[in-house]
Amino acid sequence: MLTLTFEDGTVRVGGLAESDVSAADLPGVAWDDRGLVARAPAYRYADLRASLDERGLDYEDRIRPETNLNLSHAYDLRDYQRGALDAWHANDERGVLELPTGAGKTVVAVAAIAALGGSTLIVVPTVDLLNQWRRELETEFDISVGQFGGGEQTQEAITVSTYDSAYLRADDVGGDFEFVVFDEVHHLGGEGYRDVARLLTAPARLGLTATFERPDGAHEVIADLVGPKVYDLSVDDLAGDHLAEYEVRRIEVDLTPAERERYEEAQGTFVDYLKTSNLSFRSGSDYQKLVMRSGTDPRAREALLAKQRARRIMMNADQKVETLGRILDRHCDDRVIVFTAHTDLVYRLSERYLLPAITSETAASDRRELLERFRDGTYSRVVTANVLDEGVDVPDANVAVLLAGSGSEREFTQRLGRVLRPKTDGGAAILYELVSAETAEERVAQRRR
DNA sequence: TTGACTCAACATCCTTTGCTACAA
DNA sequence: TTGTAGGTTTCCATGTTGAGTCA
Repeated sequence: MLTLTFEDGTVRVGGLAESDVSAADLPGVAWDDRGLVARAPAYRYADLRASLDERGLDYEDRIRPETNLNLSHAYDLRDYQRGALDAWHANDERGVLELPTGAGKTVVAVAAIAALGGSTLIVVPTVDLLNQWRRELETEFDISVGQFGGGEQTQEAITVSTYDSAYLRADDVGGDFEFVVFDEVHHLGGEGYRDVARLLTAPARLGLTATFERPDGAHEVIADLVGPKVYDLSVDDLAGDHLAEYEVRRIEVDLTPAERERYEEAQGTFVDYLKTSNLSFRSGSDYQKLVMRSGTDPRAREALLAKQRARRIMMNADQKVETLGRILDRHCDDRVIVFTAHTDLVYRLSERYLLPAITSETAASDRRELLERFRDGTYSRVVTANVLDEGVDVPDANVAVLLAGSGSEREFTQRLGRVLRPKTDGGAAILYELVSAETAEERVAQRRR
């Protein structure tokens, strides 16, 4: 009789001889020469069981954690949340839900956890989210919730973990959970993080994100490890109903003559190099190629540095700073979040307009205090680079100003999401997008939309 | 317990021209 | 004939995070 045991992030298949492995043709199972035993990657556990059941083979499963937590929750699911949950159930409790920020992804996950009632691991990208999830689950289920990360290592039937800690602990505890929820599941596409999903046996898997597709195509890896996208709604599907109506106002600003001269010089250096270097240039991977070349070719390095100078000039243009002043005057009674791409501009704006600033350099305690004051209304404005894009509980605002950003659709969606919570007065949110005219930034802005 | 530090990991970084191999 | 996808194997800079270490 075969036995299935969890061992160091794999399923050990006892009772299968080396000579039988290829004939058996079991999902993911291969012979391990070092351990002299047949093994499958942990994430193939569900397939393996299904295959054994299908063939009527007798086996002893020593992995499956038997828990019946008998959980209930007080949420009344909205129609689309119910639809998302049903779609996930219909796909054998595997798959990704793509819902905009503020649509209540956590609510769906809590309902899924209650429905399955088994041991569950929730994986999140930041300690901030870890704390939020833990509070939410303890309140909703009235049980003690375990935590991996943020200086604590406690395991319970329901445990919340950071991606980093999950990676560090998965070898030990990867066989202990029936269900795993990946919050902000797009992170799972990262080379290191995807191992978290590989090292867990959990048959039931749920991914949550506002933007599933990745520019590097790694969402296909996620679909393999967690399941395909089974339900999606865009911001526009919910705007006016469950999210605020919104308007995007694009403002073009001109570079000053001095900025224009410096920009053209730097951009010219970059484009000239491309023309003479025989490099094709169509995608991000072509850019990678240039980066690699810059390690050995001084001209490539100079071209790359020139491109960065050009970016800095167009993203931090003087006219953007002036325009921001007029926007702040116009919205003196509103709650405004200002986003930039570089921290030095954050501090420049902070000094110029007396705006509270948050960057990665801001100490955690200062950040908490600042956001608390933004929440209680002491502050009505805040300026930041990328810190508040994701993984932080940011108080609601109704005006966002994008002074600069990358071409990432994800970044744009996350920043827009910061102003989309329904307003008490029913008013619309406004997102200002400042773009330097006749620069590469026009393309960047196009790409993120 | 806290704060300062280091380290590793992740994400973005993007132009308009040609070439080759291969599938429909 | 036409349309489209393709290979590299390490890493210029900046911003951000979590974990670990040490005082």
